Amino acid sequence: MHPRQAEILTVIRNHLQAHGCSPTLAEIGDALGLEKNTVHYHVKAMLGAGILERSPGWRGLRLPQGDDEDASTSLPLVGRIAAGRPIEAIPGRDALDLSTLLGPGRYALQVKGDSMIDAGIFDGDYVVLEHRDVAQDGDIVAALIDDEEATLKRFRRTTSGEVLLLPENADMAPLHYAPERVRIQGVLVAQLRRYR
Amino acid sequence: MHPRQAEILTVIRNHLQAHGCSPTLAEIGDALGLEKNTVHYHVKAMLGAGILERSPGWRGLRLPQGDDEDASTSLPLVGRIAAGRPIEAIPGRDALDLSTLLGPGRYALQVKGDSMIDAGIFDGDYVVLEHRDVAQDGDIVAALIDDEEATLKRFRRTTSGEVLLLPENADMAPLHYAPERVRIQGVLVAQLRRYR
DNA sequence: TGCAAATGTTCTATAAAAGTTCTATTTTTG
DNA sequence: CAAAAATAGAACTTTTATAGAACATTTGCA
Repeated sequence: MHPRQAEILTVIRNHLQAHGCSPTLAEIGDALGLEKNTVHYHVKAMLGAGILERSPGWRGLRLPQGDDEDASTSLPLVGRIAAGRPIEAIPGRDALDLSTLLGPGRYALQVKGDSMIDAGIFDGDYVVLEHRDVAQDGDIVAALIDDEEATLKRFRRTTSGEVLLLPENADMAPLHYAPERVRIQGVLVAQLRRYR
Repeated sequence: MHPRQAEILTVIRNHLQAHGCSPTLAEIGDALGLEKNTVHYHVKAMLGAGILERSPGWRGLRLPQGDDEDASTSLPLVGRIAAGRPIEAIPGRDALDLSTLLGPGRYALQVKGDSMIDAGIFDGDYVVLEHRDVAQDGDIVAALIDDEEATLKRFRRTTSGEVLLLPENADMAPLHYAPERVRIQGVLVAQLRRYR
């Protein structure tokens, strides 16, 4: 497939995800800096090649079945947003794929307490973890202490071989443990907060 | 869904939230600058498409609660994790369903800058937004100022009708604007940070 | 119950929007 | 350097949204 066609396909896919209908030729053109007839030139070719399908009427472009495997776990990634600047597109990146959070050994926990607020992990947030029994220095881990207490902390190993579990909260003190008292239950993969 | 239909849906949603009943066709028309028959034209199509439902009588429009559950977008939700306590199960809740983040009108942005760090939204985080053009007091919104600058801020309306955009960062000052200078682009649905 | 007001529905004509075709020009490619 | 492809601009056709008016229905109230 030609690069332009791939770009057009991306625009269509995003628009379908974001608005539930295909964009118009002019809208595709706006997104890519092209005239609508130029878009039509490509779309026509893509319709002929079976890369695209269409229903009659406006906004009738469709993706052939199978194109959209992981669309059900993806969000259109429009760009970056910042203070004082327009939203800027992220080159080469057009979707936020939630399926990458999934996989064998992945599980979720809801966070209780404020021990990680300085790391931006708040009470009530969800964290996605990957099951592991070893951790690297600096990882945020779910750890079980003395087979009794579970906690989410930043993991560090001292030169003397001790395990340090660091809360990310200025009001709380680091915890020292002998390695055999600490069982890693998983390492942090992602953090999610729902607002509505 | 066509853009006009999305607008109508937004008006209905807002009215339901504000008044507890659906708006009349004329009220929807007033909100969008359309005649009631034009609204009816769209509403009829939306009823046929299942985007809307209705009870007999006036103000009978309802939003269908079609929440598709897809197991492939879910993570096992093991429980809560806290400092000093074992992981405790969450009663009646056994999955973190990521598909609830998806849907028409939802899109993602990557955050740039530190204006929302006190709300736990960091540079590089992803935010999921729902496209709306009105916001409620206290919502975190993506707003376009003077059709030029896009920004993620907490939204508030002063008693004098001015719009306040509040950074969640002690080092930054609130921004005051006349309402017509601010265009809401979406309201915050979720925040996601990836660690690996 | 019967009436008036409010709301919802249907009809038609028209303006606007979207898609298509044509040709000329620019850019790319072998 | 020539051929092919991509693009822009304009003209054109088709589709759709919209307004305006008329008509039908529901609701509230006397």
